[in-house]
Amino acid sequence: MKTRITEYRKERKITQEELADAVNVTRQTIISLENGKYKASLVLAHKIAQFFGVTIEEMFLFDREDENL
Amino acid sequence: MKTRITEYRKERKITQEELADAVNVTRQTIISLENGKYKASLVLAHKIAQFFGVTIEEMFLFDREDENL
DNA sequence: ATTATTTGTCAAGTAAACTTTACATTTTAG
DNA sequence: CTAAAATGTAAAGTTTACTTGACAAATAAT
Repeated sequence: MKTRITEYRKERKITQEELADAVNVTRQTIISLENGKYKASLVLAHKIAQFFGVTIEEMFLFDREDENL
Repeated sequence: MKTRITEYRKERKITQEELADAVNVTRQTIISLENGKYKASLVLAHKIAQFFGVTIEEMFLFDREDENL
């Protein structure tokens, strides 16, 4: 699964810290999501998508590897 | 957060076990999701939505309480 | 009414999301 | 060039999604 978080974030010139604050998680969480260390929870995914005004499916790109959990 | 899993599942006359098999989790997981014991992961949410041919946002209804994680 | 199917509960365990703190590296600005 | 801001790394801890197994209750079918 890939995400467009970094892409959308830079487009809007928002720092990781600002995004973290906006969706109420730590900066570490954003870093880890952007660097593929782990996957967002459903609610966090929703909050990030909402923040950028897109759908979850538009922000998070699922692929064949996502057959597993 | 509410889900329409039960609703869509009954509409299609699919058992919890069949859905569980289809999205590759245990029956317990489906029961717990339907009964609000916990929230699906992003990938599971995607697989369930895909299975029913709808978007995540259509299957999982976020509300104000989802400000927290 | 009795059996089979479906749904639910309980509890203990594993895995992964998220936090916290502290520090190191990279990028941007003056 | 140098300082500040932004990004990254590491590690230990908490919480929660998900599993497994065994058994109980409700619904449907014969």
